[in-house]
Amino acid sequence: MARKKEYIEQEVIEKAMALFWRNGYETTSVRMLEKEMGINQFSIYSSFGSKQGVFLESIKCYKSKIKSITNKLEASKNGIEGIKAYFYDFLEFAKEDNMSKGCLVTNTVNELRNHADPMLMSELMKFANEIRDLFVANLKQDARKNTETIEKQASYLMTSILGLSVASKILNKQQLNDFIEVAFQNI
Amino acid sequence: MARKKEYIEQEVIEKAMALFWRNGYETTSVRMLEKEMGINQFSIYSSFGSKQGVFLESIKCYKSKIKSITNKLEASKNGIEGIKAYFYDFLEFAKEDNMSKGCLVTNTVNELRNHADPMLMSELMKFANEIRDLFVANLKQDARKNTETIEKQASYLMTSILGLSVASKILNKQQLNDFIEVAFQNI
DNA sequence: TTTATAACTAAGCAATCGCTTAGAATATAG
DNA sequence: CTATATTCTAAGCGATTGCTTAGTTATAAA
Repeated sequence: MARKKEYIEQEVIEKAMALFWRNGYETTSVRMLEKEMGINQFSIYSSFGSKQGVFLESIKCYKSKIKSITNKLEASKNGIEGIKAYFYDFLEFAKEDNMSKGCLVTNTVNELRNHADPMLMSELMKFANEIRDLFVANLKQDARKNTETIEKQASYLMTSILGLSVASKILNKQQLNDFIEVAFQNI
Repeated sequence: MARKKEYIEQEVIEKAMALFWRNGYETTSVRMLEKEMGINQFSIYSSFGSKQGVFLESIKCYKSKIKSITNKLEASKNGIEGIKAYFYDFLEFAKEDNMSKGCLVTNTVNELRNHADPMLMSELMKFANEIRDLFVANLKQDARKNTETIEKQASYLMTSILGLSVASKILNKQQLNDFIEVAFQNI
């Protein structure tokens, strides 16, 4: 009865996600999204409702993309070594043209503090907690660790991966490797 | 011969700095700066040239404000313990109303990546390197550490303090303390 | 007091922001 | 075919952005 969409939503969201990842949320305008996604503003708004709607879908897209390395962490059976591998995997994941874009979720948490809407913020926090849960699961593979130790070390690892996300944007490869090597001497 | 300024530049910059610290660079408009600084746009532009000029001065102001804790680190004589104290001092420094604003320099590096002007970016990097130098100086107080170890540990500490800056905005006090305790376990 | 100079107020500049809408184009059901 | 439904293009909405400027007010040297 009606005309067909000339684009696939999943495809254009991937392009939007890439742009947000490179640029950040605030500095990415709807005009820029138009060009990057290759569709008109009308289509953007009819498919996603708002700029924030595009971003929310971009975060979901990011989550599914990073699954390539979180799945590996989830399947890992050698305790802390699996987490260490995840740190290295993350550096590869965030890299583009010999520089790092950091973690999209971390970037966003850092950019939109107070003035982020609750729905977006809870989506970001959910992701962070999923990562933490993976850390905890891997730490538990070492039977010598008690609950208290695991909680402490999970907080340590969370803060460390946040640091790695920021540092990856300004430090060189050697320095980042040094960080990971020293960081896991503490565990 | 002429009229006198009705404000002190150092005073209004401190207010601007506080606003940038709370809000970030992009989301702080010149209208918001007007209200916070208590002076008209004309005065802002005649004193500081541009929004970016206000920000550049705000960064300098931040640096002088954080001197209260970097001076302590500089004077410290007990090696790694002094650095650990600096981590705790930083948490107190960044706190406001039972939540943390993080580090203004780290926030800014995270917000303005590519599209920051070189002058601003070099000012931010200069600060980061000054902190790193302080870490190196304190690490050298332990005669057992060789140059290679010191470089590695300095990279570790830099990434860790970046992580603490981000984490302070989303983790609770207990988790942050746990991070610091684990982070300095084996250094 | 006069006069030159600088700082004030407030209105307004072009550009861009996120978002909407009128009208043309395209698809399918009957 | 016609009728209906949906997507497209492109212009434009009011609001806000960083910044400027015309006109008034205050200061102090001559």
